[in-house]
Amino acid sequence: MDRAPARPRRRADAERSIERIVSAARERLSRDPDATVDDIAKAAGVGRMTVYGHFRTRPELVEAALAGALRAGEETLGGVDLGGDARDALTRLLASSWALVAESAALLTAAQDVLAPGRIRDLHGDAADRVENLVRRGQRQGVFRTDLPVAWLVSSMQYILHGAAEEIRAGRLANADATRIVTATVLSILRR
Amino acid sequence: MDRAPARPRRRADAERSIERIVSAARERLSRDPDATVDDIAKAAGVGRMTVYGHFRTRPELVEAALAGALRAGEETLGGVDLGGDARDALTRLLASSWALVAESAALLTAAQDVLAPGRIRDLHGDAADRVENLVRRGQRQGVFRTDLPVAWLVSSMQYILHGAAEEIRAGRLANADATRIVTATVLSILRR
DNA sequence: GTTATGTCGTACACGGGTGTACGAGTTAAT
DNA sequence: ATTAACTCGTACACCCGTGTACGACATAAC
Repeated sequence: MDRAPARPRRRADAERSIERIVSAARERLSRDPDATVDDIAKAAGVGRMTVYGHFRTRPELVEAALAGALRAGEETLGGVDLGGDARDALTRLLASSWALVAESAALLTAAQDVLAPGRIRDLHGDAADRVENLVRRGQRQGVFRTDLPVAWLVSSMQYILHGAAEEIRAGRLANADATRIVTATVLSILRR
Repeated sequence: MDRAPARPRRRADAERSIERIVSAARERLSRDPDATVDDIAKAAGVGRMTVYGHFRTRPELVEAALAGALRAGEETLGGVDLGGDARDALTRLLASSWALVAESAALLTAAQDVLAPGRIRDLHGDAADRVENLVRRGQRQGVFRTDLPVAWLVSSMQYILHGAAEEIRAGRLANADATRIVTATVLSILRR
């Protein structure tokens, strides 16, 4: 966030390092929320001191990783057509992005340990809003249930996604089946 | 496990201490998987050294807490009538035990950090089997879906329960509504 | 080619949790 | 009432991750 326009002066190799570090942080923190700064540095093929050269503290690094994942998510979500039948829209949304959302969710729990609650809402807010709006539209169309709180419906989707990612990680679910299974499960929850 | 018949000799106050410690461990670890031995000791109204007097290491304490929770779970689950229509049976099962299962799930993730995988399966195995059998019976009765793997159906139930507990903890879900919401959600997932 | 910037190893101070050692005081068992 | 079991504070050694300091070397920028 402040890394783009903060100091206009930055060398090309520094740019490259930062990108590799943030990318490694996303990858590692998604698998282990307690991943060490040293772990991340190693995964990025970089010395620990280099990391501290760009991120003063570990929380700052975690925040950058979360921001990066959310920005990537925004791009993907932005390209999905959310019009038409809400069920179809949701199916399209899940097909193109469920894995990414699930990964971000894991990273998000990692962030919850070290970042202030308000900070997270700021970064994550509108991503969640988008889904919530889609659910509401489905309700207005009469295809989604209205007997449960919207907040719960959205949350339960999150938990299903998170769970599916976990099952894959543990080898109990094949990656090929995942999209179909996740979609079917989520639609079942929302169905009127 | 080895605490009952290990040394037949144990004083009444020691018995009391152990019970309070295990109980406190269940309570605290369900809220924070990284709870300190000292945290647990304080919650039990006992000195840290007393804890180490009964449990040599922290993992050993975690295991005792998990075992205690599962034993309590077995008692509750054992008292539920699982006959008749599988949907009704599942509703009864959830009504009487969802909170407990959800709590144990949180404790279970705490245990996953410190215990060997095999150790957990040993303790948790038949509790999961019971639910799985109920799901299979529902499929045979034609009231539960068969287009998704049974293992996934059971897992997704777990994740929903876990999520509901989380929502309550965060204050986003009222305890009074929880049973109804959880039941409705789970039945929606299983419905044919 | 000079200079500022970035890389990164070693070393260290610090904090926090774990597990051990000692020992004095307390309480149940008989 | 004597004994063995239990409680529990203080103190300490240990490990591990964080963040800082110093400094040598490499490399991009001009």
